[in-house]
Amino acid sequence: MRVDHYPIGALSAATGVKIETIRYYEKIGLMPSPPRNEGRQRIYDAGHLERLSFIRRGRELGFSLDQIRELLGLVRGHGLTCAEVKTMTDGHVADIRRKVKDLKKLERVLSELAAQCSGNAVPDCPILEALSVGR
Amino acid sequence: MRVDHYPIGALSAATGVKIETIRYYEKIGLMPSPPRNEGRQRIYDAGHLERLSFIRRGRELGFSLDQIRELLGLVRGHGLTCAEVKTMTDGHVADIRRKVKDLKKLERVLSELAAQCSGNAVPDCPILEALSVGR
DNA sequence: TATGCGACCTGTAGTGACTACAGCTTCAAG
DNA sequence: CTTGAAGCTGTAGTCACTACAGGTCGCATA
Repeated sequence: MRVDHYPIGALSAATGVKIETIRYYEKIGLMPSPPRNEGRQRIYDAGHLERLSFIRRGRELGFSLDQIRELLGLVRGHGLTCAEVKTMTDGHVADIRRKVKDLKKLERVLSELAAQCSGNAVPDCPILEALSVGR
Repeated sequence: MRVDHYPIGALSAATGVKIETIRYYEKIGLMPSPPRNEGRQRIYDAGHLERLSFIRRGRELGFSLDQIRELLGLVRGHGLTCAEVKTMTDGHVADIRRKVKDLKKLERVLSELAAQCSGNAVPDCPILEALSVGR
């Protein structure tokens, strides 16, 4: 048997989610409003801890809060969970691949420009020229 | 000799930057307030076109508006342009590399999870389990 | 018991880089 | 002269927080 009721600071420490962020999640309805003690301070239990950990790990995997809301609905809900979750994940992976591709292209362009850069005080800078000239 | 004065819509079409965005750039001081005609509408010239194109290409290369502000200062300014620009660019490339690394890691984790996913209606979903189970 | 201090509270505003909208005025073509 | 497109201002919304001001509460120590 655990004590299983902690204030917001303990929940924050246990999950690594900042206090303000926890209150923000409550405000936008992602976390339920917990009961309060006599002094109107929030008291959380293990269920809250679990849910908040889920949210945090989802964020670490790059899901948006809306996607996490959806995932939470699937967990608690009743439905074709695995198929739906797979669809969401596949879309998410496709997003990530697109981003990586764009960023690598960017990196290539910038590296090439920087390589042409003499690093001395001459005002002819290939990077600024690339930004300023045509197209 | 060019006509060299166009309203905001023409500037928008010429640069590919949306009208609202141009006004936003003016509000935050990134673009100068252009002269107005009798009817209080903005009239731009080739200088504005050039500056806005610079901003746009900078954004395409992933610079923040603050970084672009700095770059614009260097262009007009007087200083060790090439060296400073190279430093900024190198830092920017390092940022991009970090992002790419993180995203690829994410992609790998998600792909592995999705691969374990049967896609059928069974409620045991490896992705949800990965999110729900401890660390 | 007093007091002090850290933890907690609410509410608001700021971040970055826009986007959207309401409700006007102005311009240009027919 | 009318109509419709283009322009205007100002405000609010987006996303996911973060920061701050100005209070209240809980607990340990003197």
